[in-house]
Amino acid sequence: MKKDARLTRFELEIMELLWSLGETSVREIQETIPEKSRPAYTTVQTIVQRLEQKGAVHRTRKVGNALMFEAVVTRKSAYRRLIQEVLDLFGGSAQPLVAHLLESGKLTLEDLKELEKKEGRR
Amino acid sequence: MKKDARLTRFELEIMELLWSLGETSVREIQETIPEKSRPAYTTVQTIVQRLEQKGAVHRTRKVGNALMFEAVVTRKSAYRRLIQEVLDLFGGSAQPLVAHLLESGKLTLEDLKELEKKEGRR
DNA sequence: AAATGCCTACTACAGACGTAGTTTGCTGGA
DNA sequence: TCCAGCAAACTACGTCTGTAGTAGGCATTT
Repeated sequence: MKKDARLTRFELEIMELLWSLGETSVREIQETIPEKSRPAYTTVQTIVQRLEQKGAVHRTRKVGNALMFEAVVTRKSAYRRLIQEVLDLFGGSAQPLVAHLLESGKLTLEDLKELEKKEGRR
Repeated sequence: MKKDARLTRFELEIMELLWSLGETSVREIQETIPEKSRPAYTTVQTIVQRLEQKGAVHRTRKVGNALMFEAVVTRKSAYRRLIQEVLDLFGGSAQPLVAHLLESGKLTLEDLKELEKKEGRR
């Protein structure tokens, strides 16, 4: 029931699917994962259960004998938390992080221009 | 001996100190951590040992009965790895990440302009 | 030399994580 | 109505993390 608990890498991956699929079942989540890296059904089930305990997901209803789940936490808030943690490691400011992205080529000047334009429009 | 192993949150914090202090001892690292959150000496010691096993740090010499350590991995490469992981969660592209930073006010248009200027100069 | 103090090396341990097997129960079709 | 099949719930377990205690060694001070 902890609100806003820390989510692990794998839990975030499952959340990602929850966010894009909307209300869905464990089976569907599992089958949406590419075969190469698809874990056992029960593994996904366990993760969903843990997400439920953390309050990131909740049951909506039962379809046949399968439970349906839905994300409670929004993508945005989960990302906010994640980013904050990374920023803390970068001394609390986002500038060095972006500088790093530019330096390593993960981000181009064009990307920046584009983002700037969008941001200016907000 | 694993090269480029994943570092945990706490390990990264210790690395941060290693990077800024340069060659140093466990004692010094421990005492550099603010009292409020300062763990026991042996805790720091354990982390340094694990960092050693992961090949992120190595012993340089002995001063009195204390070992001196030094970072092997660079800050930049550790951050690169960290960022890559976050980017993977963001669909592999950095744009959404930066967009998120802008949206949440972690980054301003001025920051962008500044970064752009610097980047243009490289 | 004996005691004191600091450091290393070893050991411990609970809780989180990733991963999955087993048991039990519901459900739709034969 | 009875069973095959799927899902839920429970259980398991090795590894990783954060956290630290303890035993033993070396050096400095009496």
